[in-house]
Amino acid sequence: MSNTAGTVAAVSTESVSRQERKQRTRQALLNSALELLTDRGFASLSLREVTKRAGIVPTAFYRHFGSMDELGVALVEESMRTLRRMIRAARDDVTSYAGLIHASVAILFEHVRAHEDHFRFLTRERYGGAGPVQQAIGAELKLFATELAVDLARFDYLREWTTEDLHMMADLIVTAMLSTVVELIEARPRDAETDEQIVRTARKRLRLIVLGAASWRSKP
Amino acid sequence: MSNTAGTVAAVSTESVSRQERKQRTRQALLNSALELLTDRGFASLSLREVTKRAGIVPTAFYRHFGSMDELGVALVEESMRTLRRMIRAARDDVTSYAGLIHASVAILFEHVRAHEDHFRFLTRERYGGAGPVQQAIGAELKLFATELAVDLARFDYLREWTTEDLHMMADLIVTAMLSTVVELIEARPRDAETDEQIVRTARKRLRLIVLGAASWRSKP
DNA sequence: TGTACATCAGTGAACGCGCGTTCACTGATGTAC
DNA sequence: TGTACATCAGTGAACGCGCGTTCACTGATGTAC
Repeated sequence: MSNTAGTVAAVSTESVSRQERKQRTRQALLNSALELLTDRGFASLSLREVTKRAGIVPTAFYRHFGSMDELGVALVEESMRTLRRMIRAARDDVTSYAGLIHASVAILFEHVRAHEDHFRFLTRERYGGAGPVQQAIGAELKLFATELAVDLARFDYLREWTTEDLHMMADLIVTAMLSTVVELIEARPRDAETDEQIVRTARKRLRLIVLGAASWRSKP
Repeated sequence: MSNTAGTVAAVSTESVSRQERKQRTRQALLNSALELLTDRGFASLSLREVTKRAGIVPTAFYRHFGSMDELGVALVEESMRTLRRMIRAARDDVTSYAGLIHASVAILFEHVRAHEDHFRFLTRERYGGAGPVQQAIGAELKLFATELAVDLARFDYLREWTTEDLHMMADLIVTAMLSTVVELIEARPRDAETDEQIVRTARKRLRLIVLGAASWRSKP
């Protein structure tokens, strides 16, 4: 088991400011927590475990966070930054109808594989209870679905949809995408073939939704 | 806070067999765990908490389960029995195309409201990590999606779909339904209006999927 | 540039607590005769 | 039906352990003059 990635870098010859050192320790705490979260849920992490892995003494934890819940919320923020970077990439890349689904799924795939820890954290903790972490994830994802609804409204054939219907479609897309994320993360065995299968299913799901939208007529 | 529902019934005049008494204590343990799970995740429950609430001493726990994980798997089985009862009700009730979506969503709504604890447990723990509980839920839900795919194959216009595409559609339906379950359970405020809104969205989601399926042509 | 003092991230001892698990036990229920 | 013994769900004391949190501290970094 690797135990080094999360620890504070060994003292090198370079001299850094106190502020910079503090920032590094904080990041080491976040990374240590993410590493421990590979096999377990956030609620089962202990403050002592996390500090041990980060290479500091338990009491020093309080120089960075008031509680484990506060660290959890910081993890949500960090993970959502990754997710937003993905959305931005998708928005910049996708300009026309044609290939929209292929491109979106490809970008999802790349970003999930590049930041599995963040996506694992978000999808695992999303429904895990009623704590501050779940609240934070729920609030961010809701915001995110709303943004997607606004994006959808720009498409010609969705122009006359009601806000409610746009939200409904956006939620369905977010839900479908998140279940693809879960499949990618839990994929067993992890080979190109399995990946291809998951990606193909993801595209099909989106195609089914888009086809449904094309023949949609809102009921009064 | 109610603390009685999970406890073993006070000794009444009726005389019951040793076997029957044991069964009741076992059920009290399961009920106590479900009650504690209202606000928290399974991983955060302790054996001592559960036995305390059930009205027995911690060591007596081992007369019923080898570990908390074993109790968790028993909870999955109990909850899946509830879910299967719902599916059976839906199958018996729905015989034709017309009103299929309305009827299905109505049955979902009734069953979720009647057994919130079981549905809360399943949806919350589903993605909670890699423990025996998640394994058990994952396996059961996969089985369930496969059954639904078989059901779908009976519909005329889906007759010529590939197995892969039927599975894709079944997964999408299960995912959409489970996210409706989460919405019903987390609904705030809990009034008729909110319920109606959730149910209406659930129907729309299904309608979108069914419309998509109607214009689906599998790519080679 | 040199000195005196302030700041503060990280240390280490100590605390009381709830945890899972062991063990020998009790006493009501069940069974054999 | 009555007696002697077996079964076993539940008890209660005890254990060692990791937990979150407190506190006074150290010593390197930063700042004022």
